[in-house]
Amino acid sequence: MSGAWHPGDRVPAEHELMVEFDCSRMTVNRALSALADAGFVERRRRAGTVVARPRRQMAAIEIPDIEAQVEAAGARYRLETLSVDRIDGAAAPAVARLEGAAEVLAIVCRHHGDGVFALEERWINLDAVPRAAGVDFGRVAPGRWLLDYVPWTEGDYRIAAVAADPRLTVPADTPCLSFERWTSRGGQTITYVRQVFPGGFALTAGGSG
Amino acid sequence: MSGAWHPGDRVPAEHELMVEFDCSRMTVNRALSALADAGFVERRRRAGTVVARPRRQMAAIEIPDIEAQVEAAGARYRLETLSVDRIDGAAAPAVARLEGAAEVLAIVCRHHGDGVFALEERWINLDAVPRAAGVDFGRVAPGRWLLDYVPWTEGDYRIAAVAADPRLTVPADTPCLSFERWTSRGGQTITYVRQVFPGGFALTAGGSG
DNA sequence: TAGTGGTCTAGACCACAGC
DNA sequence: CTGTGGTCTAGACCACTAG
Repeated sequence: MSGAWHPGDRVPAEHELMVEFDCSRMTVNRALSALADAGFVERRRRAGTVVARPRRQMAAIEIPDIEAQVEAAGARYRLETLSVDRIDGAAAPAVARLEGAAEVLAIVCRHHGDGVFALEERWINLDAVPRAAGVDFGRVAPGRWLLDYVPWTEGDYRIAAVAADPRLTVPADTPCLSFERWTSRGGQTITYVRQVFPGGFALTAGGSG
Repeated sequence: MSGAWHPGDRVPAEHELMVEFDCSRMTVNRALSALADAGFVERRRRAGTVVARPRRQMAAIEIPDIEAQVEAAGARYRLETLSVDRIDGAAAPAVARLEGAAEVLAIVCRHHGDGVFALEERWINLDAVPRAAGVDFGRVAPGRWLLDYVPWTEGDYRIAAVAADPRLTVPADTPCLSFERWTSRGGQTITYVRQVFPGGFALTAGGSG
């Protein structure tokens, strides 16, 4: 972190650090493995450990659900559900990647804080989450419900700037942030959501390189 | 990952798993610690290990530099540097958080791929990176140079949608993605950058919850 | 083929926090 | 007080790969 070691520099071998720090090889290995996981060094058998050449920037972002975002901004949250429909999987838009699903729940809602905070269009795979059919999404936001009740293992995200959607009731020339997310578990898509935020929001993140 | 264990469920203690899987406690501990680091379980002394209640969505995003993005899209990259100025730290915009710096390098450039890809405004703290004063930023993009030569330990990011900047030479009503980044090491701000992309770009990410 | 990291073991002592 | 996880040790065998 001080920058004293430069990318490509050789890090002493485990047995040398073991002597230098008077500890066992297991302890050295755990430390170096942690550095390797964090991307600070690269390790290869026989070749040894070298300071990593940062090739890309990595960051861990934390995505609070919308209700938490609104409340963090000091406003009171209100959900307005525009429609909830049970449709055939083939009727879902292709972008949702839900072609294989027999039944899909299609939800459109608005999140309000101090004004309209976000528009959300969501498709839930009822084959993967049958319980969702019995939930009153007029009262609980789909994102919150899924977060609480449906574990997931893979997520894909896409962030882009788009023009305002008329359903946001903001001036048509307001630049908006589009946040898309595909959530799946074991290769099966659980839900696809597209959220549109007027103006944007902050993603706090950390990282190193 | 199968969802068979629900949030709050108790995970067997290390000595039980040791018997079940016929391995040493160290091995069990490493597995459970990895699961805890990944956020799948929570561990507390005496209380034991339980399946975590996902409270928020976390994702690790990978941010390639612009040159790599352009080339990944199949276009040829070209850098156009509009201005490079050595200024007083006090003259940098407050948002750059560079008030303490004696000297700052202010750079404005355009990244071209198939058309204008991005506009970049960057401020580099010359107190922290004196070598930057000798670099020809008309030939090498500041982001690429910094990535190669300046290690960093903390990064903050902000993503928002904004109107088009005239310097992007795209229609004024084109929604654009603004990507801001503060990079620091040991509490000292190294660089602040604001990049504006017409339309947006994809951030591929992974995560679990 | 020898040097390096990857991983496991059996045992130990300790810190912490429910009971 | 006691059950739990946190961490360390000394030693071992193995996998990979650069020279």
